[in-house]
Amino acid sequence: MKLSQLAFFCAVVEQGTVAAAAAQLNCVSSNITTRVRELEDLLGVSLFSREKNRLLVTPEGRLFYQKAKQVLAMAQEARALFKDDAERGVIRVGALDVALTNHLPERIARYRANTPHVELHIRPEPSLMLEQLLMDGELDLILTDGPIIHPLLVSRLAFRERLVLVTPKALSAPTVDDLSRMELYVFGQTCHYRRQVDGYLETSKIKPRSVMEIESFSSIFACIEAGVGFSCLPESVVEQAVTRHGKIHFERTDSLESSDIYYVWRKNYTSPLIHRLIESLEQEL
Amino acid sequence: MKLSQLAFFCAVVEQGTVAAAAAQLNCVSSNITTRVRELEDLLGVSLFSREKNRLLVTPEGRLFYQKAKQVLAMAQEARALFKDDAERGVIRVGALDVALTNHLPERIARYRANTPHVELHIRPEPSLMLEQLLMDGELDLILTDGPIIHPLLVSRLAFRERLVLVTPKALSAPTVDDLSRMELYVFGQTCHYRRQVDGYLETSKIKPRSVMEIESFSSIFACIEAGVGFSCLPESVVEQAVTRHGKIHFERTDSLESSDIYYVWRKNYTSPLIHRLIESLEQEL
DNA sequence: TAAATCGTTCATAAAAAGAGAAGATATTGA
DNA sequence: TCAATATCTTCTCTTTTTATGAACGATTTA
Repeated sequence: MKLSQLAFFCAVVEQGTVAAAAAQLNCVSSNITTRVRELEDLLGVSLFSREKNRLLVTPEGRLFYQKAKQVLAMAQEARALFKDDAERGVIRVGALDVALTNHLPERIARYRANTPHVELHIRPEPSLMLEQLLMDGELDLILTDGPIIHPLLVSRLAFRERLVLVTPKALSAPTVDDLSRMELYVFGQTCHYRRQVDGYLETSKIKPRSVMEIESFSSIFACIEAGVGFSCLPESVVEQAVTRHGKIHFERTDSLESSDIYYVWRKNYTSPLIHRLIESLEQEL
Repeated sequence: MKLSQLAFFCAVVEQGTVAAAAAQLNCVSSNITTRVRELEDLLGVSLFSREKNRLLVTPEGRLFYQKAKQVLAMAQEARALFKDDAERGVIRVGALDVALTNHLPERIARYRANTPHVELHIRPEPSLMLEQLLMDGELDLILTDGPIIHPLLVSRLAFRERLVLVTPKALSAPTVDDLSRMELYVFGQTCHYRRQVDGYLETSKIKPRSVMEIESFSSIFACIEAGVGFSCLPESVVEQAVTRHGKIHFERTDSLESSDIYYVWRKNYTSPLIHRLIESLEQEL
């Protein structure tokens, strides 16, 4: 079945005659006769009743006309999707939880307000998964710790971020021995921060009593407040948390490298939507 | 824009590669490449980002995919409309008010119950209009007084019907003089019955004091009950009405010819739906 | 009655779709 | 590392589809 067949058929129904339809569609009437016949053969029903030298729509034809018009209208919508200069598309963004929680919400809201016809699909993932999904083409843009050096990818600094040491307030200047007597709370096994924390522990010769994996920032803070554990967390998260959790203390440590968040996307990506999205996200609030 | 282009595009999106899409659609991959390119040129956007030897859907392509799938699904619905053996169509029926009111309702309900996929459009019209609409192809079937003798039309008796003289009960055996002192109520100007009534008045030498046109049976009955007027109405209507209006009286009159209702439709109508509809309506309740 | 209109058929021309080979690049496997 | 395989694309050529225009029969209009 072809859209042109449907258009021919609808024109005949609307105009009443083949000749008028031919005039409307700038073609010859024999063409219309043939195409409508094809359509009837395809469907197995008579769409018109031929009587003398005129066409009368059959009940079947009337029903088919309703559907045909819907199909044509929807095809027209598809055809016209990109005719105006509005940005339209579906962008898939992946981001580290810390980026999603602390840096992105207001910026995404602003982008959505300025670009209402672009659908954003946003999913939180650990950094290894993000890179994998970006390479597979499942994601258009990721916000992850970087930069990622790869011939196909581009990285650009998004947000400065570093891990800080978070301890109970009662223990304002913890020594290595203090920390070694405590529990360590880490976010997730596949999270990139884990590697940095491990490096820090090794450098500082801290051997925590035990390691607990907790996939929730607020749970980690609650545990630290309880007084028997510590953690290494992104500074932006901690800054927000100290207002709600009074009994925690944090400090920067040189042994914990900076761990900035980068935009990463494909180098040879033709669509301009990605770049506009990045430009929008980069603007100060 | 062609449905085949949309199908090619969607196959590539779903399969991920041109080669896989070609295998699915039983064609050669160069063909797909070309058709997708055409589509991109037509829309003015890149649907895929070409990187190395693979295709990645762009944000625009993702959006277009959603629409394209809808178009294809709806086209498929249209294609499959008549694939089963259920009767489907839109039948337009016109009928005299008397037929619609007294004879048709239960039969139409029964037909609808047996044939749920046939849409019925039913409109009441006076007989001249009915014939006109049937000839114009605006109606598939009419129920009107007949038979209509016409080379293109077929008539078949539907319901026996005749006009009866309806008078106030107080005047059980009205004379010509009685009636000539009264008002006459007639249904509508364009109604076929009007001619019969005029013929009756002339034959019987009745000259009513005045003629009122009232387009409502129940209003006519109310006026007759008031005692100063009479009317000539279809027997089936009157029979129903006497139960509700006690103060009216009716009698058959030879001067009022029978006025039966006929099915009338086009002789050369190929669609079987009309005939099935008539068969259904003809069955006894 | 003559002229115009209508839908259809047919032969033919134009356009589109498809096939298949060849090329450039990238991935896989030995 | 190097050949083998797989990717998409470009090109030419063939087939298929679509459109044209004239002719025809039938009907309607003037």
